[in-house]
Amino acid sequence: MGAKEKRNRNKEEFRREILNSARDLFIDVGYEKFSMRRLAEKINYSPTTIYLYFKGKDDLLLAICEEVAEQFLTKLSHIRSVQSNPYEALRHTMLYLVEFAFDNPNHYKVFFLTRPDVYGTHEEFMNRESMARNSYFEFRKIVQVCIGAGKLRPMDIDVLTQVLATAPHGLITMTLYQNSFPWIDRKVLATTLVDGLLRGFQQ
Amino acid sequence: MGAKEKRNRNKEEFRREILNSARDLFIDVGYEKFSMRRLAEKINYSPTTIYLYFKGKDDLLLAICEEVAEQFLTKLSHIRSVQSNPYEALRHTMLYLVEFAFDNPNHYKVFFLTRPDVYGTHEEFMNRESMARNSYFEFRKIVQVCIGAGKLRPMDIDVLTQVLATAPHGLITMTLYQNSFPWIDRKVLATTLVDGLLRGFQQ
DNA sequence: AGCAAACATTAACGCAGTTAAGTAATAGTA
DNA sequence: TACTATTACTTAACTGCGTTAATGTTTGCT
Repeated sequence: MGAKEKRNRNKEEFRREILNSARDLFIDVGYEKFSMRRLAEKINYSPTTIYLYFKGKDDLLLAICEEVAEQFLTKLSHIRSVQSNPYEALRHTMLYLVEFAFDNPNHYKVFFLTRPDVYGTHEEFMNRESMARNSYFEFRKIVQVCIGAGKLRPMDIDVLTQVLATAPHGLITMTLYQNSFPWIDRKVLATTLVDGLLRGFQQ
Repeated sequence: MGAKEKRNRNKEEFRREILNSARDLFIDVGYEKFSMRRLAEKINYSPTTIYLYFKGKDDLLLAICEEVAEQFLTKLSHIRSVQSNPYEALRHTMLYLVEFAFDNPNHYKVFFLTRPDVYGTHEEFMNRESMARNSYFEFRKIVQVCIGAGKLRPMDIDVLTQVLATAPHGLITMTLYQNSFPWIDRKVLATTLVDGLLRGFQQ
């Protein structure tokens, strides 16, 4: 066994290698079929080795998700900085949310539909740094500006933010999971939803 | 073993008994912890016995879900028959969708978020009788009436139906799965969403 | 040379869904 | 009544999972 060069590699580096392979496998075989044992086989190590670098499966998946969540968050700020019209910024943000989910269905499933308690209690979630939390704040900021600019009705900022942020998820989860159903083109549904919803909250 | 009276029971009857126990266990321990082995223990039979009455776990869970889906569908027709105002009927239908999910979170998870292909292809879904399909038709009918009565904008009926039907699911899945997040009261979010959304499609 | 830390492995536990083979009791028939 | 086929159910086992404990092996340090 050529186990010599395996040693010449520091911890952080190897952790990243595992993470990369995990991401590939995850995207390749999907969330349902991803397993520690498969990953171990792919990287030619025993399953237990992974546990020297990650606390467990949840920890590993969360790491994968934080990766793409960072992408997501970056894009959100980008949209806000590019669009001078706050209403258009919000609209594009919502549309991007849907597009992002369609482009990363497996990440989406892990991120939103598994392990409900990885972020701890409400307080811990709000206080501890995380991509999920920061994304919410970013989204909220855009909504705030829209209300401030008189584009949307003045109302409780968190109620409106949560309504606008969650509604697209319905479209996503349904079209993602209900494959038997003859959905209309997802892009059409997305724009119809977003435009209709925002129209409903204009003043 | 008092295995005598076990014989004096016809097949259909026993199937129902298993189904009842399964439903209880399912509601009791939740989707994640439900297992064939646990169910077998609960009904004092070996796990393999269940396979004489159900094809497998999926089949069993689907049977449980069709049960409550029937409840759901009954309520939908009821709402439509009680409400003379079509707009109010639609509004109540959407609100009931959310309420139903909150009342039956485990059923909801199985029904909407697992096994995407139990209903086969698009064509099979549309042609074969199922509670899921019938519920969609029922929902669609209400939307149709609203458009016909001039309460909602005239537009593609399926696009509008799918948008109105899926949006609430976002609220549901998020509040159901993201327990770490400090959500506003779900009822408030639901009414805000439904009213805002419908307002956006009024003419 | 001896030792401790680092790295990786094998073996195993407990759980899951499911299948194959076997057993005991009943019903039907000659 | 004796033989047979069917029914109802069980035991044992297979594959796969996440994870832990114990063990071995290599490396660098003193």
